[in-house]
Amino acid sequence: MLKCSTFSSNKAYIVRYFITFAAPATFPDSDFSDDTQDLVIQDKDILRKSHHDSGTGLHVLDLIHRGSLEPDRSLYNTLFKKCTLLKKLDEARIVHAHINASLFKDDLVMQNTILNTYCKCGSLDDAHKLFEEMPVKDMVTWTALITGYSQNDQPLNALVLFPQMLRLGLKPNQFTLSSVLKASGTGTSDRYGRQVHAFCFKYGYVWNVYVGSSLLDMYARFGRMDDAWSVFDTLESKNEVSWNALIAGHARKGEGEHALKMFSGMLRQGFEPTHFTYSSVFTALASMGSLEQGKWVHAHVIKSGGKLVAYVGNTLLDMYAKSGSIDDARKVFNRLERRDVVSWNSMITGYAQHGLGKEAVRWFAEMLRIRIVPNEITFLCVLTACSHAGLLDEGQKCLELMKKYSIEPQEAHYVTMVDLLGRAGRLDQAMKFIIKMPIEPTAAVWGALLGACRMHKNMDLGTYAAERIFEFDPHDSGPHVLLANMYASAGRLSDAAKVRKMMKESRVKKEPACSWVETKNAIHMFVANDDAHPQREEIRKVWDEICGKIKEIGYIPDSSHVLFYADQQEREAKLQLHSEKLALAFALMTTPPGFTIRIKKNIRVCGDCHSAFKFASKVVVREIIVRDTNRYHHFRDGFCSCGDYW
DNA sequence: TTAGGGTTAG
Repeated sequence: MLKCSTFSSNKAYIVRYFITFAAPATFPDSDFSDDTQDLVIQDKDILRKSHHDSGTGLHVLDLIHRGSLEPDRSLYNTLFKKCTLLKKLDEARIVHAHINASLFKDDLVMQNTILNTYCKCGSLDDAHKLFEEMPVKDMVTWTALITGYSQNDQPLNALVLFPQMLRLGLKPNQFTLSSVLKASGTGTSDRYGRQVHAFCFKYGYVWNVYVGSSLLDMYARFGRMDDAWSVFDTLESKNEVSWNALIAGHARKGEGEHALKMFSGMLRQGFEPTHFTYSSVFTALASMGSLEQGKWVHAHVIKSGGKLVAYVGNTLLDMYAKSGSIDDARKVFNRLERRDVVSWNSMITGYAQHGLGKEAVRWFAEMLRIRIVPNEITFLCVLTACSHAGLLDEGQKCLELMKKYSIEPQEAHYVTMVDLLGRAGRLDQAMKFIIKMPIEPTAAVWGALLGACRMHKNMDLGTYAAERIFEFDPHDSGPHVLLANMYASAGRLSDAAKVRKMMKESRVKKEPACSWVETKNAIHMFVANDDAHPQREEIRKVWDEICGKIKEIGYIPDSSHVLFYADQQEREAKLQLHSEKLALAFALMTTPPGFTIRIKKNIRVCGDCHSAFKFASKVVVREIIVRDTNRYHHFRDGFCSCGDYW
């Protein structure tokens, strides 16, 4: 009873050749005894039982060819499942060749399965070739290919196929729409996605949890959290994915508190957080720099028995590093199940941001020693570390090393290199570097030079750099403030006034400075000259006391950091009301002695505050950690971890 | 037979 597929002799040869090549363990002829029926059943069982084995079980094709096994749909499906699971493209091709020589050659469902397998194995070329060859295609065929493109970083191809499918009169289902929405979440505009949203309405899928989650994720990726929320609220039922998409959206936007609130809401409603949830929540916490809340969520992971797998572990260590605890970050690193390039980059960045440049370079060397291949981000992290620590030689070597790894330096690498040279006082060298570099200098490159000129009080080059920046964007407040500061700190107050006038005339708005401080489980925000805080009198009194004490040990207020008041006395008074000083005073009032104070600022920490905090850390005998947009400052016993190099 | 969510820098 041989129910073997019909082969043409030529095709049989090809298939056998492939099988032998890929799966040499063929069965001897003597295995085909009289009790063939028993063998058939037995081998099918072996195939099914071995579903999770490392092999794909291709030897059964040999059995089919020899006639001892009857090919059926479920057998081929099992083989394709294994190919998908193990990402075995070559073996999927062999099974495909075998099917082409069988009765299933023109079977639409089988062809859809093959197409899907090619997509899952990452070969969109094979999938597209089969798609073109298929005489009949149904909605599943189109959906499988659209999904393939969407899942394999080719969203445009997916978006081109969708209208073609519609033009043929095929109606999309929830699978199609979810994939199209995923593809629509890329690019610069949500226009396509909004049109797909209309289709979801038309076909009645907006309430479907799969389509709805993709839809809200699409909006969240474009930062349209209100629209994302509207979709979330209208979902008939929610699941972990819907929650995760919304949490990730808030995390991406840097809206840490929203993300954390969502996480609490998810727990309250009885949903189990997944790896995706924790990754997003730690990303959110990292942006908040909130150590206490970070520890709370970490405890959740431990309690749920979650292992520190790639994404979760990396985001967790990044959270600790960004929240000011590099020691905890290192502990997490040591406990990671697998350390990849992101784990190493995060640690290097952590050390760089904490002013431990030499340590960052040491970790980079160790990473190379154990043959972890660095990527462009690694080099940027190392260059930043060198820049923050004044490690000029190491930085130059790092840039050279990029060639060895065939990584072309990008704008960010050049900016950091200019920053490194400039901070080290090599302003001429930095200028020569800009002229020689293979890309056109951008506003960011000139910005780095301007920052260095301000630091080293080089008015002429600084003015030149500022003029170049204004050519790119005359309304950018950053360079205006830097330029005015540069003039003010050199005593050229009339020039500083000219810049202020220019800003006013061009309607350049300076971003208001804000500081946040975390006390136990609450976060308090302060703005400069804060008059609205209910404890403003007490806060000012505390700062006045500290100010008096630090003046006794050498603090000299530097009012060049106050631009908008002409009168010297008024400038000095405003200087003492900077948001970070108010935040520090408040933290001292509300936290127990010895408690580390953690302050976050939305712009670069002011030079006078930096000086005041160094003295204050000695007077109040506290560790003060300030995280600004550039880096961390650990103030302890009169010194800052940045070594005044920031 | 076809579906959705997560990391490092600047």
